[in-house]
Amino acid sequence: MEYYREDSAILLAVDCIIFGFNGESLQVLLIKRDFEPERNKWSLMGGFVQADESPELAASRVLKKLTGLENVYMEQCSVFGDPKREPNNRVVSICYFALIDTQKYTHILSEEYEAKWFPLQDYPTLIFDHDQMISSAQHRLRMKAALYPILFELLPEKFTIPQIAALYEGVYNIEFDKRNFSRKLLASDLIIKLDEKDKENSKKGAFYFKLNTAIYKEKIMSFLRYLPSWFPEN
Amino acid sequence: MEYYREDSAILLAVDCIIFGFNGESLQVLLIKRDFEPERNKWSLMGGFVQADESPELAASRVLKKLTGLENVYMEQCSVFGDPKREPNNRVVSICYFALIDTQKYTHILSEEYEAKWFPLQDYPTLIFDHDQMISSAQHRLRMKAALYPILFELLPEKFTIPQIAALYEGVYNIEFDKRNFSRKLLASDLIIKLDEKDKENSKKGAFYFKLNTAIYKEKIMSFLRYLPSWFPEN
DNA sequence: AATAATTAGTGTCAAATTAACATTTATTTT
DNA sequence: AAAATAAATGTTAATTTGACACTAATTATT
Repeated sequence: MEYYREDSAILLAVDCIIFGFNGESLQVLLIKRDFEPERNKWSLMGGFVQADESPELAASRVLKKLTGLENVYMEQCSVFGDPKREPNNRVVSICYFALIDTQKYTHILSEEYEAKWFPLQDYPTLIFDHDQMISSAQHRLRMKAALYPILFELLPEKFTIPQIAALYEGVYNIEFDKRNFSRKLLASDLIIKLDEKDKENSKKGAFYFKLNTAIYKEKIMSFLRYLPSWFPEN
Repeated sequence: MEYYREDSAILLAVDCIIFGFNGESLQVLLIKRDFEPERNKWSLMGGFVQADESPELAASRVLKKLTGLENVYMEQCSVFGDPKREPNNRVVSICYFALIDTQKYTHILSEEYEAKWFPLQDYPTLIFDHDQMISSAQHRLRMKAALYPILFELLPEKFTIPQIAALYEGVYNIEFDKRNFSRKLLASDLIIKLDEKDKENSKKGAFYFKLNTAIYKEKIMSFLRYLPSWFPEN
C-alpha cells in the first residue's frame, strides 16, 4: 500500500517541562541522566511513547514515574523534530508542560532519579535541545496565562495575595504595582478571603485566600486584564 | 542499548489546517482523498514526515504540494496521537495551521488534488479525527489572534477596514460595533491609509490600507485590546 | 515600654479607554 | 433631484487604569 509505506523510522518521545512555584520564584524540575548518551548531564524528564498509548498518556506516565503525582495540570506544547536533534537516533519529541506546587510535593520525589528544582532564571545547561524546550514552554505558559487563570494551578489550596503577585512577576519577569494588582485581582472575584493569616513570611501576616472554583472555570479572556497592557514581551 | 529500544513502531505525519479569508468569511481548504482508506471523503491535506526532514519542513512541503505556495505563515498546533485514531496503522499526526489569502491563490490550486474552500461554519464531515483538528486549530488561532496581530496574514496587501472587521467577526464568531473597532484599529498605528478606494463592495467605496510592517513586528500583547473584554469563549 | 522597622492592605484621583449611540459623507440607483 | 447604501467621523458618560500616599498589624530593637 503506497500510502502507508514505512518511510519514517522515527522514534516518538515525550518530554515534560515541569514548572513549580515555591512561594517565591518559578522553578523547573530537572533530572540527572543516569544512562547514555549524555550520562550525568541535566535534562528534562522524558520517555518514549509506547505502541498502545497516546502521547498524553505517555506524558502522564513519565510525570508520575518521576514525581508520583497524578491528575496534574498538563498541556501539550511544541514538538521538536529536527532530524539532527539527537546524535544517534531520529527521535521526535512532543513537549508537555506541567504545573505543580513545589512545596506540597518535595517529599515524594522519586528516588530512582536524581531530580532537583532549579530557578527558571538560573538552571544548568541541558542536553540536546532541552533548553529550547523550556524557553518554548515558558513562552507558551506566558501566552496561556495572559488569557486564562491557569497559574493558580501552581499555588496551594490556601495562598496569599503577595504570593500570587510574586508568581505573576516570576512568570513574566516584570514587577508591577502590588496595589493595583491586588485591586484587579479582588475585583475579578476569582479568590475568596479566609479568616486565617500566613504569618511565615511577614510580620504583619497576609490573609489566606482560596480559589473560587466556579468563577475559575468560567474566567477566560477577561482575565487578560491581569497583565499591564504595556507588557513588554518579544 | 536499552534506552533506544524499538518499542514504538509509530508513523509520524503532519496535517495542515489551511485557513483562508475571501473578504467575507473564514474558510478552510479541504481535499477529496483519492486513495484508500476513506477514498473520496473529504479530509485535511497531510503527509508523512520523511526520515531526513523536520516536521516543519514536512508541513511546508505538503502545503506547497497542494497550493504551490511557499513562505506562508504556518504554526504548529496540537498533536493527535490516540492509538486508535486511524483504523489500520498507528499514525501520530502533528497539526499545523496556515494562514493564506484565498482570493490571491484560487487559481494555482493543484490539479493533482480535488481541493475546495469551505466556510468554517459549514464544511463536510471529515475522516478520522480531522474535525477535532480543525476545532483545535481554530481555538489556537483565536488565542493567538487575541494577543498577536496574525490575522493580517489572511489579508491581501491592500485591504479595507470593513474587511478586517469581517475577518475578526469571522474568527471569533461575534459581531461588534464597527465604529469602536475602527477607532481602536486606527489608534494602534498598525495600518496605513492609502489614496485608493475599493469600489467593489459598496457604493461609497472604502479606503484601502496597508500594513505598517514596522509596528506589526513589535505589536504583541497590547493588541489584545482589539477584542471586547466580555468576549464569550468557552 | 516606647519606638523603629517591615510588609499588608486600603484609599485617592487625574488621565486614558471603553461602550453605546448619532451624525455626516461619498457614491450609486431610482 | 431624491432615495438608498455603506463608510467614516463625532459625542459623551461610565469604567478602568496608572501612579501615588497613606494606614494597619505585627515583630524587633532600644
